[in-house]
Amino acid sequence: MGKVEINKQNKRSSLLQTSYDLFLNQGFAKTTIADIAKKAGLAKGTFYLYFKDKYDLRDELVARKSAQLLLEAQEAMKLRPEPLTNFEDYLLALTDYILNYLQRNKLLLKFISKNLSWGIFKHALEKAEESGAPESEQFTVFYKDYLDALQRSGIRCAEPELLLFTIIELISSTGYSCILYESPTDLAHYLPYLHRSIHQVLEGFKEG
Amino acid sequence: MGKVEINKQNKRSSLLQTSYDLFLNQGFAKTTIADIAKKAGLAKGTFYLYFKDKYDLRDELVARKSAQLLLEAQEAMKLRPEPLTNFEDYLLALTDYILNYLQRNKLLLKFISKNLSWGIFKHALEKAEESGAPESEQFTVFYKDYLDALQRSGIRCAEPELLLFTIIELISSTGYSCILYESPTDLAHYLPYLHRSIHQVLEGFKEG
Amino acid sequence: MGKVEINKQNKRSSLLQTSYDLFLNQGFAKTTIADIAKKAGLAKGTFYLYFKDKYDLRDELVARKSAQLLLEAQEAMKLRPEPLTNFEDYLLALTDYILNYLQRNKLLLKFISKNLSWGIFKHALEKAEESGAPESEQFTVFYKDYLDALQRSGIRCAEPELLLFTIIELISSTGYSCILYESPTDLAHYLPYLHRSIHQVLEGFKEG
Amino acid sequence: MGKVEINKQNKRSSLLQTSYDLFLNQGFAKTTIADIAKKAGLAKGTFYLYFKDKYDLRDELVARKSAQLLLEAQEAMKLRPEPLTNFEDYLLALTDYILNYLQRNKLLLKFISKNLSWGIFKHALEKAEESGAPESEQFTVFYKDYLDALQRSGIRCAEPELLLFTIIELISSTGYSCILYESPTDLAHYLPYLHRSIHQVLEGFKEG
DNA sequence: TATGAATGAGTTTTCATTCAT
DNA sequence: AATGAATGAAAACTCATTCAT
Repeated sequence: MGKVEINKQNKRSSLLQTSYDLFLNQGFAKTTIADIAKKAGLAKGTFYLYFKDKYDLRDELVARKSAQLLLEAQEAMKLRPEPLTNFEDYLLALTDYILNYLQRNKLLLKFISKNLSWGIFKHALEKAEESGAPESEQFTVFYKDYLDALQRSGIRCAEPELLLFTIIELISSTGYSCILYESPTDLAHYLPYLHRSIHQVLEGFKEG
Repeated sequence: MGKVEINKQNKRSSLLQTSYDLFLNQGFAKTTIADIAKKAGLAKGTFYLYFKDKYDLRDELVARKSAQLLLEAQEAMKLRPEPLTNFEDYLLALTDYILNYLQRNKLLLKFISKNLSWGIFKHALEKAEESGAPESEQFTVFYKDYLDALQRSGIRCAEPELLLFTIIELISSTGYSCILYESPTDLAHYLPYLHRSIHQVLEGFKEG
Repeated sequence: MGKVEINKQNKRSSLLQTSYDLFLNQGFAKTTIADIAKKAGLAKGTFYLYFKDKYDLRDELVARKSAQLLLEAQEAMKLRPEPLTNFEDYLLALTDYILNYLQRNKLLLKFISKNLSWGIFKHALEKAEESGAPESEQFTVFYKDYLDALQRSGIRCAEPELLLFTIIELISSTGYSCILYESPTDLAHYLPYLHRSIHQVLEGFKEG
Repeated sequence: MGKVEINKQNKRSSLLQTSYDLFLNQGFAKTTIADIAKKAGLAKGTFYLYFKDKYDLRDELVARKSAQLLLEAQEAMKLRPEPLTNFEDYLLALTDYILNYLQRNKLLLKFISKNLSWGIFKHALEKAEESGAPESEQFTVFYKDYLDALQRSGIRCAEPELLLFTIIELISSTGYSCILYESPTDLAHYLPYLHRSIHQVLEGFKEG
């Protein structure tokens, strides 16, 4: 990769990082391309060499940050002193990590809002694989680890993808309400019920 | 209610209906107040006599349409030839009705998208109660009927609101993905797993 | 016509007059809408209440000024001490008036350039008739007078419109070259040949 | 001419051909230098090694294509089975060839539109002669042949250039209106009158 | 109450041209 | 000679909101 190519990657990263900060702090709608370019130290026109428009940038960012969060949660599981051999424990710990993170990063939660969903991933995966972007790999790694954990636990489950899908949707949509609106209750009060629901959903997906 | 008052209500309704059509068909961002006023046959300035701004209008619409859908689903349950005495059957039939409706009204699904959530309701309820708007009542009626059905079934459940919350979030967020993105799979394939998950969640909320 | 309506007409006129000045003096391409609005003492957005864009404005202007010139030339014929009873004399005097005018207003010549043509008129006529704009009337008046002059002269001509078309095209396109480029020669040198050509064309259109 | 020199000529030709296609198909204003360079398979910066700017390129193109058309028309005359000894027949056949060509190539007509005029030729001739470009020669050949035809016919005419000028302006400006706008009538209807007018103009230029 | 003309800041987007490689 | 990333001025156009009528 030549000097020029490295330079381009740097600028692209710079635009992503900069816009992420701005989107979180002043909102997507209120952030202009001029803002982004200026803060990234680039000319306005340069923006358009890297992204089609603001929406293009946002979509990539949402997918990136979501995948990052999932992977980070999983890495945290691996670093625990006592490894989680029980699959349910693994799922619940993952849940707690994610919700805890979002509780501390409400702006992120608001930004990726309910976009932490399957459709976005699939779409982002396809796009990212073409351009060799890292978020593709991040999600792939996460998913592989998830399957590994499932297998190690000895649980038989015909549809592991649908299980994961169900749980992630459950976590993100209830988390959104409880954390940002404290409605119908706050996260602390809801968490036991969420744990129980995840447990039950898992049971429902088990076979044999 | 005098003639003048009726006239005002008509204009308000006209703005709501008109903007709903426009939001669905050309998207919220691409709909201008000029568009709405023009289509409603009113002057631009008149808009501001009824709503603070576009966002104000949108929030009311999302709450209205969501409450309407829930109530409509419930009314449909009542009109069934054989009444649903079993609470789980009631929940699943409600689910099917809602998803079926959203499947046929993808634009509505996209619009209320993931806004069919508790926080919005709570907020809208408070606002609507002040002004005596009907969507408040609609949701209240729905919720009362839901509690009735629960009680009639003899199920003991300490947190019926959290149960409803969990199930509605589950339905709407997975429905969104499956219907609009057919990801991770289409609704027809996912539905058995959703039914089973709802069954399990209900079990998890039962007491005693 | 109410106060408001008069006000609107004034603003429209102001934009037309202002833009005409700017187009002539700094060229069409170099004139921005901001320039026009500013000079007309209006806000930029106001421009768009009156014209679709710069091109819309230009087309109206070209048709207007062309029709004006033709009509003015004809009025000048009427004001002559000795009226032109001979049709050929009338045509040649008209020609001289127009070319003389364009010679003194090279910027106008450049602006309406070779647009002093039939297609533009027809199109402008249709548009103007709809909106009741004056340039429609101007050309109609001119054409009626032209037919009158032809009739009075006793000349029989089956296709007076094609005759006029041929002559106007001849005048405007050769005038353009001779006046602006002095190529193949200047207007003074070319004029006798133009006169003779018009004479000949007229002869060619005569019948019987 | 060395390999390098040939290579340069190829690139120049490529830019000319490419931009010609683009100007015709998407219009001059909507064609960017980036478009041209990309389609020619060259880098944007390379464009500037061959042309000053877009206008420079256009002017050369207009002169080239116009000269080409005239010469091609004349060559067609020469290839006829029975040669045109009568000068008027020659002129009318030339006219028909040109108009027929333009009728089938409306985009070309629109592009060179009313630029098929003397001023442009003169200017292009001077410029082309300096750089030894071929369009200079093309027009010179055409003009020489025109004079030959005139002489062979035995017609005495003091101003053959003004005659040619008058006829070409007449053809191109009326052709423009009739072909592109069908106004005041279509070409088929106008052609007899144009023929007659050319005949008359020729008569007017004859001497003695 | 209702109107709709006017505003003008704000935003996106384009593109000719430069220049380091 | 050739490249193409970067520039940033320039322009078009939008639209929520106001306010005189």
